[in-house]
Amino acid sequence: MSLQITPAELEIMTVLWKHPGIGASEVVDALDGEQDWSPRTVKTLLARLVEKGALETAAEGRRYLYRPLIAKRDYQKKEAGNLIDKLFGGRAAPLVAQLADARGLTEDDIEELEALLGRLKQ
Amino acid sequence: MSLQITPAELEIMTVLWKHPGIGASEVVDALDGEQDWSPRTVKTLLARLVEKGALETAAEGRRYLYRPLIAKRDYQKKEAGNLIDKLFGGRAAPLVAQLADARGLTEDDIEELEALLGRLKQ
DNA sequence: ACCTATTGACCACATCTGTAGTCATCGCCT
DNA sequence: AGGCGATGACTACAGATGTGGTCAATAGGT
Repeated sequence: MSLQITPAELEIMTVLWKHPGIGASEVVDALDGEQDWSPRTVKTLLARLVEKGALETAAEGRRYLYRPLIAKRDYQKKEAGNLIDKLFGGRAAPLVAQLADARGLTEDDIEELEALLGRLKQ
Repeated sequence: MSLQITPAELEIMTVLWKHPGIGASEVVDALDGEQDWSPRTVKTLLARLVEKGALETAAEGRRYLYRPLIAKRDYQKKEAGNLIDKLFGGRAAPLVAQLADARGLTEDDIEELEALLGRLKQ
């Protein structure tokens, strides 16, 4: 079950992960400023996501409310794993090193990571 | 300059990052076992990468030698940044947390990361 | 009760991707 | 010297993707 979500579709998913159970026009509104898509385009993407099983619909009167069927967490996990396998030889450390280099981790990031590593060590 | 590299093309780039300056048939050989592509397919992907400016060619007698024009490191950086921006709200720490959860960091990973964090702290 | 705006269903279409075939050429082996 | 096999140029084509249009039903305001 590959559940291939394209970049454009991911925008939609992101909105729905944040506000599950909204209708098409609210998605359009939430996207305003982010993406400049016609409502038609958003509708098509929603339909494709439903077709792919990434969203479910619940009829509410004359319209549908959309809700994600895949957890953001699971998708993040999958994508992070993909990236590591494809580009970093399956090792996590080089990725983090790249990140540090690319965008500079903040103090908070570093602290958070240290705490995380501390927990992992047990 | 987005330089969009598709998954199939990335396989080719990976080979050429490892062995820069080889010809098409060596790429085919290197891919053997990894991907089961006809030599035609590999040739097409090489041509597309040249067209995109991701590879350069140097004539060697009757054939071309291919060499990456974009550094693996730069590409890794870009992709890692993309992933973080698209899925992790621009923060690196949650990504690492995901990774730990998804595939379990090894002892070595953890040590490597700690060392990395140590260096970053100065 | 009617008109208008919203909504969903269906359709369109150019481009990108994955996968590969044909053809002409050129250099090497016999 | 001639044929063969490797190589590059060009072509093909189905499915995915981004982007959006048409049309009919319908619900809500006046």
